[in-house]
Amino acid sequence: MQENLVIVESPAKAKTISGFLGKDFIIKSSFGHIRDLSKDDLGIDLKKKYKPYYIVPNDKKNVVKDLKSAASEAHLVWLATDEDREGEAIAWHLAEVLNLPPEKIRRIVFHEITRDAIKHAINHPRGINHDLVNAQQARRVLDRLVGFELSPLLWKKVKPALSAGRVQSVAVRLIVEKEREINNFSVSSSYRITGNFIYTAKDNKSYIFNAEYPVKIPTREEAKAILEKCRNAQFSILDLTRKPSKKSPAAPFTTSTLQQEASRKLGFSVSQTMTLAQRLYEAGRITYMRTDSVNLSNMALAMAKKVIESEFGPEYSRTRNFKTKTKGAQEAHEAIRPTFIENKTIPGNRQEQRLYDLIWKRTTASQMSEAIIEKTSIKVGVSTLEEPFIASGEVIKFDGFLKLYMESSDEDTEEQSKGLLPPVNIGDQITLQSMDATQRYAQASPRYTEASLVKKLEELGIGRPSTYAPTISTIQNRGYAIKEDRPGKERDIFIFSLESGQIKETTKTEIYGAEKAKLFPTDIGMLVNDFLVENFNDILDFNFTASVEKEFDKIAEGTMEWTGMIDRFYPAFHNQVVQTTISQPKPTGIRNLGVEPVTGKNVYVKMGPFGPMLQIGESGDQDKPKFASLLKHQSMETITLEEALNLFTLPRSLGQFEEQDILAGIGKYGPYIRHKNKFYSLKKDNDNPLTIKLEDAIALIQEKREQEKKRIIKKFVENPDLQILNGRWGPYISYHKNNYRIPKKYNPETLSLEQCMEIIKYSQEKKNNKSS
DNA sequence: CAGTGAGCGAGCTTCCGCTTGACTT
Repeated sequence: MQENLVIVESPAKAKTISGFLGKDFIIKSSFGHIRDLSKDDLGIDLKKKYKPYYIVPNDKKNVVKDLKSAASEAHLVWLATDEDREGEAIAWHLAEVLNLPPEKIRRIVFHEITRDAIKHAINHPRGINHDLVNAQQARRVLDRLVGFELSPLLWKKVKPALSAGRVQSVAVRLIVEKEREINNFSVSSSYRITGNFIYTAKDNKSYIFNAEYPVKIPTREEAKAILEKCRNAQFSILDLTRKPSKKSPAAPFTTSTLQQEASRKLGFSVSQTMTLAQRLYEAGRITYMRTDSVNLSNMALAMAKKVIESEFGPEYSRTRNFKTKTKGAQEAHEAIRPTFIENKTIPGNRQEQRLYDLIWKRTTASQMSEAIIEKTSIKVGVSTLEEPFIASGEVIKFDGFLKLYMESSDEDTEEQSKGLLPPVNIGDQITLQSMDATQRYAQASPRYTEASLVKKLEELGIGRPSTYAPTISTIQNRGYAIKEDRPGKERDIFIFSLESGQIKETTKTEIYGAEKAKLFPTDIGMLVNDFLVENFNDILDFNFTASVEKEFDKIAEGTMEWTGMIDRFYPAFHNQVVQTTISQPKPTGIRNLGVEPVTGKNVYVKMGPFGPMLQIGESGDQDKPKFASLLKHQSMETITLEEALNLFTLPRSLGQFEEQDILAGIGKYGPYIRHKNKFYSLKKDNDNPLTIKLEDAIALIQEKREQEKKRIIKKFVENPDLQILNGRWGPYISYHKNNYRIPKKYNPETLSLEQCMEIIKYSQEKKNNKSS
């Protein structure tokens, strides 16, 4: 009989711990939660004080079976799940499902996977904290009630398979409101004036430095006037200040900050980062990657100190303990750090190595001394102006952690590298080399990237480390938001330059508003958001989660009863769902764009049954209204009357090719061109049926014909149903409308009919084995 | 495959948080 069974949540953790405990302990993993509310119905009995109905999901049946048999053979079962709400609930579910009597249970917790922490935990067992379990049940039941009542309402009012929830709906709201903020941003411009000055020192060495006029000049005329005034002015050093300053390293990574930095520095998507981190974790390279804690174990601190001292010298080491500032953090784990900080690099693929390097640098830098910086500022007086120009310089006196790592920022500020300023003295005369007044446009706030949205959600206390990546995927899968690049637009900027006493005016074009991998709301996303905000303002409120979290805390402390908390929320919420179902019409987002000049009829944009659409004329009228679809990048919110009327010119003829018309239009499957009754999809971003030229359309047709030729690799006279074709993912066999992949060992050009049949037979057998 | 622009209608969709693989497309 095995003396002790220890159950943890993660198999990788189980593996590590088994090295720390003796032969008397067998370690197993629960793979997270083992039970959940039934999926086929609400899973909550509303008549019995919200009694949850839990079931073991199919993919957990084997885990439970295995744990059951291990538990029955053990003398004691140590429930070592995480020390947070969810972990406590998993421990309780385990006790219930495994049918463990209280005297057979030991509940233990540890925040770090070190020998000492685990030994200490074993020596300090406790019982299951039922208050904490109840807080989790309240959280689970509330989320189920909200999600399973709001989603069906959307199926009824908007379209099937949509969803809503406490977390995802707020995430969508953030994206929608950001988009509107940008759309409503009024572009203003001003002039920034900078001068290059020449200072000649006593030894005749001369230096050039740049200084900026501290006032933004609103108009061209005023900007030019200032340059005029500087044309014959005298320049001198009015003031010189040196200020010491310090920079401190950022805290070690949490899930959220890792996702942000990997996005900014390495260009990884949130899910890509998590997949790579998972692999590093399973390989024992890093600590657990789903954490909200910035804490490092004492062992890690000691390791870091040793590495820093030998690598950079003792003056670079400074041991630090970081405190989390995150709302609702549960800190069941350590920060994300290398398991062994002495491993500066690890084996693995390029991506894994890059992520590891980032984690290694961030962790190590967090334990290094601060950088000491001297900031210098020079005021350049102008005899004809009241305000002096200002030059600022920065000199690093001691680099400290900057030797290794600097956190990047979301704003694309064009911080020019500030260097050393010349050794000037107050009163020195200097001369002007050149001066520019450059037009600058105010920037709208940047759209969210996946990672900056995670950051915002974390600030609001919404979502957990384990759900950031899935939430980001969900809102995209539901079609509420789309991640994409958008090309920028050009605009002119005016520049006045003063050089050798002459003022010249030039115009430059700059690109603005280009977006890369940013989140844009879709029309459906905006429509659903407005509908939810209007009817369920309390749940869509950015503080909803924070306020229910306060109540969960009270439940966890034992000062509030969980079903009572739910009962103060649910009846009113349910009533609101019922009222909305009855009294609210289907939202269409309809907007009148103006009138069609010819007929005088109204032009509308609205959400139709098959997506956003345009309509000329009224729905009830005798002569039916005309309809048209929107193009991919047009949105209901920003489309203009002119753009709308343009779309009614489709389908249009581009001209003739091989004595037949080529038509361009928008169909059920998006924009297309049509020739001799064959359709060719317009897939590229810059393909537009309104603007495409005849020669581009012909090129497209010929390209497609070329592809068609290459499509068929081989046909068999004996069996015309079977073909070897070239597809998007390489060669495959097509047979009776089914496709079969060709194993790599075969050459598709020389396959015989018999071999094809073998491949088909083999792959069908494989499929059958799997489904049984 | 490339109309459509509702309201007879089968049956389905959905939440958030814990965890890993098994999966094509």
